[in-house]
Amino acid sequence: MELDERKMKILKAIIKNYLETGEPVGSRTISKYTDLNLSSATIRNEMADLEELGYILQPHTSAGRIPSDKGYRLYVDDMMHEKEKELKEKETEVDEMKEFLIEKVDRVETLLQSMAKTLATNTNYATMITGPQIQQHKIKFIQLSQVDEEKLLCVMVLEGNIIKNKIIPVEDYIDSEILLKLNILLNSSLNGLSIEDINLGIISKMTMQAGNHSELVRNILDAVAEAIGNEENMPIYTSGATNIFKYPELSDSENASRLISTFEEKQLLTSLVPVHNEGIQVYIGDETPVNTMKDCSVITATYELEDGLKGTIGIIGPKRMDYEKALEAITSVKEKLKSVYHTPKENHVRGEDSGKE
Amino acid sequence: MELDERKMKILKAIIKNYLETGEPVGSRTISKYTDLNLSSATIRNEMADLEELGYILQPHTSAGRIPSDKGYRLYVDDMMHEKEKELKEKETEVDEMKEFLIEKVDRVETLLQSMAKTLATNTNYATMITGPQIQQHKIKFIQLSQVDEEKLLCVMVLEGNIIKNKIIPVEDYIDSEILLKLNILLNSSLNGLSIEDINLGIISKMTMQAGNHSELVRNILDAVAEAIGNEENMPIYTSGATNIFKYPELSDSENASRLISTFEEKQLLTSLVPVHNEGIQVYIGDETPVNTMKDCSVITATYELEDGLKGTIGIIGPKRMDYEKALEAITSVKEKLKSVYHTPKENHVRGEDSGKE
DNA sequence: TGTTAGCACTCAAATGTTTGGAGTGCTAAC
DNA sequence: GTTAGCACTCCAAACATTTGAGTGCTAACA
Repeated sequence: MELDERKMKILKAIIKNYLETGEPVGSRTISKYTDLNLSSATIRNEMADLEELGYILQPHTSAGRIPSDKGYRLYVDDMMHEKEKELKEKETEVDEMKEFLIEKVDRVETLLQSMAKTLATNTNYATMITGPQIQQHKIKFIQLSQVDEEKLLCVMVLEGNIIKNKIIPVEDYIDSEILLKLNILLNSSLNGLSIEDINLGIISKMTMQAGNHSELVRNILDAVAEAIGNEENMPIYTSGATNIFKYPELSDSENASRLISTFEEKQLLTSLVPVHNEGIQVYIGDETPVNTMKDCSVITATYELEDGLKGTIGIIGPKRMDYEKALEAITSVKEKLKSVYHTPKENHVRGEDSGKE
Repeated sequence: MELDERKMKILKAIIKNYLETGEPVGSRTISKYTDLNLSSATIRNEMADLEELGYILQPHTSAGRIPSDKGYRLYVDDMMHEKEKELKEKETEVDEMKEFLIEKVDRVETLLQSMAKTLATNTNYATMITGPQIQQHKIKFIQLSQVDEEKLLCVMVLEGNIIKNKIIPVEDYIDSEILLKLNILLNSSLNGLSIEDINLGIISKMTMQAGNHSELVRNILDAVAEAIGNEENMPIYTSGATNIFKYPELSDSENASRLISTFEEKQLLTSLVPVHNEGIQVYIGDETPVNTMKDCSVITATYELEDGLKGTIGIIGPKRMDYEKALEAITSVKEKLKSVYHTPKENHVRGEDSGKE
């Protein structure tokens, strides 16, 4: 059954009011709050219908109504439609978030961490941002060097200037000439490739060219794979976990403890990364992919950096979160990441010159 | 005024009992609990004295007594003495903590993080461990390489295999021969030095030798200094922040929020790092160096790795924490770190060989 | 037929009242 | 110096009472 326009208006009014106050809302409130000019009695009748349809519920007899998950869902879907329309009308939307501080950023990590923090501060919800997913990363540069008798250091620079390093144990010094050759071999074979591109053909070709160092090359490749291919190592930056204390329905010690633990063990948040990497998702209550967040709503968005790397932004708040504001905020971060990343400021060295004259 | 033996016994009994129950303890309890064979009335008299002396206090008239900070202090000091004696008697103390999992450790960071976690799990308090303080670190190896037209990558390996890297912007490709020379210059000049060792003499000598790349060398040195000398970058690993919910006196949302925020903003914990780097410290209530922990007790210990690098371990719990167990646990971690670090397992490459035949 | 006024009813939350018991301090006797 | 005994305090839990926001239903109205 479809909701007629009046029911829809009343439902929206109930939800809006509840979002603001956090208190169950009664018929009299709605009767004044809307411009429908209906008496509370009429509203009551409509509310009874809405309840029967499952959009709202009563915490107990003689209390007002609060939205059910189904109600929220309708509201959010509706809002998303509106947003889309708006977006098509306006060229771009105004960004009202206060400017990000992009000082002192010399690594993607730092940027993302500070983004998470700003987002949390602006929205008053908990936030998380994953690092860009490096499965998709291409190797830009590999450098092998001997640290001491027993250790090789393998440094990998990936697209997006993400730097990974691994120590590889060896049994003895390796002739520097050989090291040079290995470096050339590695770079000529692997540069520009992502983890999926490194197939068996390439591997066997490399081990062949390595001659009697084939075993070492194999070890290096293992190290490369582990360093860049390990999904579990996906860095996750979180912030504002303690914002949940601002919402009484989440801040009893049972809930708070569970939620904050989830943020402490960041890996538990990986399931928020959407499988089909696109768009903005709103999970309400039971819908959320993380068990510990059954009483929350979660908004996730996939961001895409200038060079195509993708990651996930998440906002976690109470079910009665200000969806509109949250969506705006997350969109804004998405936008920022799209452009900002292109020229990360390497401001740790001030000099104008750079070793060329 | 010194406490006579009987008062001492009673005080200890009060504290012990309070640690166990968390409830104010009354005279009758003590009268039975101890082997003093005194009536509750006598205990009451003594308790009145102890209260006047400031060792215990009443939450309200007609409640039992709880230890004051001063009382805890006496108790802890006393216990520490005992411990010392014990330690001198026994050769080494038995380590009853369940074995640490030192699998999958290929970096100090991972080890410390997992240590913090184990410590938290074992004690049921919040924990933190700082990374070794790298001011003291010596440079083991420096590698400069050109990533693309605009960027040099400078990788520094410090003692303890801590790896730091910095990107240095340049304006053009640098001749690979020059790069090699620079690498040799950097390594021959800086290897084995810590940040304090790099004085003006060395710097000017280096810039001289660099000839017309002196400006680049200066930039590199700046980068080195920032990478290894920046105290604010000291990594801090925390765990078990949510354990505070196990103690009602800390888990009201006011307190919990404040405490957990402190753990989220790890940098706020730096003040727990003792100035005079030695021994085990117990801070009770107001004594703690971190404002947000006024209602907690904090135990810190300085650990020292095989090669002399130092860092800090911290346990944060309620004032009525089990000091004895906590001290044992922290000592145990300290011991583990003393020896374990020496041979960090580089288990990410299984092969027996390593490029030498 | 949809809307509304009116009324009886419900129930959570706030407030007030009672009671029990753990604990104290003091005093007098041992 | 120690103890038994007693009057006193005061929190906490249990219970009772009040209040008011909100409901559902019915009957009357346009």
